[in-house]
Amino acid sequence: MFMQVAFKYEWLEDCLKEGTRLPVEKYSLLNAPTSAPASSDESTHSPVISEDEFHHGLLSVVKVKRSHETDRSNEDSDSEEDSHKRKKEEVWMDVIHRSGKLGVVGKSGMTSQRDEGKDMEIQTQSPQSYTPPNLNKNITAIFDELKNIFGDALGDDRRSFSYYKANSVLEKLPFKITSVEEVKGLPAIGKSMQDQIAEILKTGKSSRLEHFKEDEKVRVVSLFGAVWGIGPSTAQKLYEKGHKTLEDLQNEESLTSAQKYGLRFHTDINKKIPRHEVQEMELLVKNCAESITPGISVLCGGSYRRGKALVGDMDFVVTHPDGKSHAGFLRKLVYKLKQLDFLTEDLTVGMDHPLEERGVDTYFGLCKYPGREQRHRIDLKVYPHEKYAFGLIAWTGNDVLNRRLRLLAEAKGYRLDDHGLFPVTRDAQGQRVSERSSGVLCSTEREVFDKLEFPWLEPNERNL
DNA sequence: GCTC
DNA sequence: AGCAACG
DNA sequence: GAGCCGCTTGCT
Repeated sequence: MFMQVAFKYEWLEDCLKEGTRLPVEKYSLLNAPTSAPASSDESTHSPVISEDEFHHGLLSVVKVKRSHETDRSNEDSDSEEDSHKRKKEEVWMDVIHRSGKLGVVGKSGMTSQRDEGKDMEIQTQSPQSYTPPNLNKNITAIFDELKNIFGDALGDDRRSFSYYKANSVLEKLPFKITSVEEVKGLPAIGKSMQDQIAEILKTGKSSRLEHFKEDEKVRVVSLFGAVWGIGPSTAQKLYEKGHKTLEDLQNEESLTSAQKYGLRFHTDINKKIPRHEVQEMELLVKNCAESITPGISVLCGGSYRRGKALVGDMDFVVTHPDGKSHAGFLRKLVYKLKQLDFLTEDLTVGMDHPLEERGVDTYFGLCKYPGREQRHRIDLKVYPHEKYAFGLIAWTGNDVLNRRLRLLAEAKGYRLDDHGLFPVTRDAQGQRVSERSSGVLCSTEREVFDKLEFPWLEPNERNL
């Protein structure tokens, strides 16, 4: 039993090494929960989506709980190092424990009936049951701004990701940091982060961030870069053209149509969507899909599937078990969802892959909750059935897990992406080559995890 | 930025 | 080819 | 000091 605990701990720490954290938070919420959503016309029943994975949820929770208790009952050695290590261990076990609790949440969407009982705390879907308190907002808020500056304005993705990873560790700590000593040795917290944390603890702010904030260029470019479709390069060009505000950009002809939509609905898009509303829109999409092609499978992935109380956008992953009816389906679905006045604007579209190509049709756009004008980001992806498991993993995320799985795959001689796991060989030049035709067959997510020998994670445990 |  | 996006 | 996901995908 102890072995299991140790293993789980080491593995988690290993994970955190690579990176961590949940999607960026933008703090404005303006939800006026209103009328019930319209379900699509004829069919009011919810199509049954087979999701074997969900059955294992509760089991996992219990297992984690037991491990946690075992861990704590096991402390009787008392060297300083041991106690130090044990303290950290408890920290991470607590993290796991909480993920476990979140575990039930993910399934609540599937069994939306019960609103009371022992799972009440979870069933109510109060933000707190999904989102750990984050006792170190004083630090993570600053790091988050730096993350955005490095990402949106400076185009330094690597450095941006480092702040992202540091935050993911810090926001999960079960205590409020009072001294740098407490973060030394934590994954993703190196010398520079320690120094900055020390400064924040001492002065309440970061001189680096303050410096950035005084710089008009950084401020403006960062603002532009936050618009959907505008990256660091374009943002900088727009600044050099003399633009200073988002209003200035409205008469900028050079913007692509997607960027124009991103601009027009910028504030809309940045608002988080309450989980229960996503659930309602999921039903709408499912019903619509079923009315077009019975037997079609529609699942809302992303942070929704990972159990978050508030989500930034919606990611729908679609397939058909018969292996052929998915072809051409996306166009029909989009058409009908527009008729229903649900889908509103297109951002990028890649559809109509011919059946024999076994390609993935994608749609990125905007939609609105029935009866409201407020826009949301929505993605639709249609997979041929044999690629579905890979698509589901990729579009459930989170991004850190995806990268980690891909790195692991590479280490084991494979190449992983959202439509397969492919053995890698080397050509004469030693270049990596993989035959897309000879991918490893996996029909469930679990088979992919197993193939990579990566410990199984419930969707709600994937918020690394 | 962090890690090996 | 460069840019931007997705998890 | 090198590597950091994807022989991503779509758009211009």
